[in-house]
Amino acid sequence: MALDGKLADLADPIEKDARIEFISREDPRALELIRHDAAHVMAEAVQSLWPGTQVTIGPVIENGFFYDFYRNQPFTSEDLPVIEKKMREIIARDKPFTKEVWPRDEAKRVFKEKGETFKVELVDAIPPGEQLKIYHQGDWFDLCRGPHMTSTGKIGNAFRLQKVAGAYWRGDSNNPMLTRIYGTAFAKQDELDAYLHQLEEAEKRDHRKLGREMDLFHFQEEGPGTVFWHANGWTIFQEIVAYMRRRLKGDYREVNAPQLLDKSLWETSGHWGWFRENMFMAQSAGEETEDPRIFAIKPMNCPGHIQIFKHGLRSYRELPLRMAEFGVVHRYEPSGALHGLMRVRAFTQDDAHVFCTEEQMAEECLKINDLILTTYADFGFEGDLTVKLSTRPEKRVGSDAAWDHAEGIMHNVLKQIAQSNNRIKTAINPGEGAFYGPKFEYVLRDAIGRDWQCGTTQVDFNLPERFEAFYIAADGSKKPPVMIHRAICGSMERFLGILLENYAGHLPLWLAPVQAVVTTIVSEADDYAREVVAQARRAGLRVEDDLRNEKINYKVREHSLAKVPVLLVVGKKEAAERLVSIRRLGKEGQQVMPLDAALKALAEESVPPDLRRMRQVA
RNA sequence: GCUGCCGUAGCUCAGUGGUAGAGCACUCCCUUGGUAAGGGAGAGGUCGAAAGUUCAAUCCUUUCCGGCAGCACCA
Repeated sequence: MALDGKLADLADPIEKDARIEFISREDPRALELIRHDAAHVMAEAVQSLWPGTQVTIGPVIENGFFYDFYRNQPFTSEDLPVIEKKMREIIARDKPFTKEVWPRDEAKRVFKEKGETFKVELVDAIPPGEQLKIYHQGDWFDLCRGPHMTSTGKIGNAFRLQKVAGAYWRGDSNNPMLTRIYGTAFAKQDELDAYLHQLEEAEKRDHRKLGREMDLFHFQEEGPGTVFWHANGWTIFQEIVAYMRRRLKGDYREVNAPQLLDKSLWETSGHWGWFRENMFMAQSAGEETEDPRIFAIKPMNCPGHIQIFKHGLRSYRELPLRMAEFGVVHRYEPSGALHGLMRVRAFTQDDAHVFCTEEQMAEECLKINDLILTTYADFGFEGDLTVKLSTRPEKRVGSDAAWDHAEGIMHNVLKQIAQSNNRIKTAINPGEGAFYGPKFEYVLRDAIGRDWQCGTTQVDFNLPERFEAFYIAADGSKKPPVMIHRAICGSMERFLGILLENYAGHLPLWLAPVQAVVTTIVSEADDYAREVVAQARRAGLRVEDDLRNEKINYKVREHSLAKVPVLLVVGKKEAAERLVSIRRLGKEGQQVMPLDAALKALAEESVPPDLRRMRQVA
């Protein structure tokens, strides 16, 4: 049941006036209970199968539940069916869930006797004054804040254990590793089936799989976390960069700073102190050179940009000075963090640093905000967007006063951003800022509801001072500029991966590496097909031919699997009348059109959204 | 980095303590076929690396490298 909208046990006493609702299994709110109950039953199953296993915590999560166990020998996926079978037995017994409130000492004593040391720790962690609730299901019991349904039988059979994985006790890598078992449960079997089906669909759009199928990129052992871009993938990459360059035109000046810089420069910036663990360094490899200098491979572009800013005297008249670079940075990411294009050790940032005065700062942040929003829309992200303000972390440089000031301005800007557009949600991330300043993080939502952090705007009062960068103010004094670090896509590699998954490989024409393939039904049409290719290229389209001696079915299948958006099929008829048969990816059937008209339409369709917009204005 | 699992042909995967197999892809031949796999032949692997156990290791053990899932991390 629910009291004043809050879930409670059916057996709970009602101590004051409250709005009472009885929640059936079918109620969406019951899902949480079903999953939580299932977690408890799983814990009982595990302990009855392997006595001596300690239970720790087992919460409900977004799509299911997990329970963390401590056992000398971790579980394997082969144990899952065994546990599931036991769970079905426990559910069939249909024992009631009953609650008791225990005194703290009693609880500690019982758990200590059972050898449940983790539970003892949990008891200690419960704030004094809060009740210690113990839930029983038959002979088995567990410390739990509840609530639960009335009996184990209510869980039903629509559940599935999914995977086992390691997880640290209390999420701290210094603590012992536990074994976590993930599962999910639903009220009805068809809901479970639908969820499992959705997981399969998500797997199909995994960018690593699409990268192979579309011949975009690969990885190999010698370069862990670094991308080999194939021609197709690099075409998309360059198309995205070209888009960003067009968007920067006028406002920004693009630069390029060195890949290797002396270690001393990174000591000045603070990177060598804080983030050396994540940096690569380089030295002359020749044994004869006797050059001992140590260089760091840049993990960020900002120190380089500051050097460019510092080169020569800057006037307040030059501000805001917006310096952009599509810089390649290297970061030594932990091996377990690497994941396709999403987390790599070398990547390209669409980076920029805005050097400005304090007064200009808020306006610059809003201007960047605008650039980010329009860019995401152009790349087809039309769902919700969250802007998070991350505040001072523990590892940081600069005075508290400077942080107070910067965070104050950022809070204000955040308010304005929230009011500017109703698609935007805002949030605060305490302690998540960069070591040199607070930041905004832009989180976009893709076509299947996953969130990705891409863009970021970071205000920095510290680095310019560390490097003694200044400008001459109107009154003739030297002043350090405020520096705003910003990226729109963030990592281009990652952004491309997100795009691929968002579109499930079905890229819009302007981004597709091969926009069309011209293919023949009979070899008599080869000459005409070659002419179609030549004309299409003249119209600015990325087109390939496929004159292989294969059946049209075979060729259609192959190019469809490679996600080519448009197939231009020509046979005897088309060759005779200067026509093309157009087949679109993912659609059945085709449209026969005169060649000229078809190319004109495709050329029009392949215009990038920003250029299209400009044309409409003109 | 941690825990678990995995590493066999370009891809997907089978298999064995006595030195390897399938499908697709590739090459050649036949086929000219109207919108998601036409037929045949051929070529292709020091079974991730090193050490150990053994008469014998792709298979068992150890270490290392890489991948996958989760955790931790993500300036």
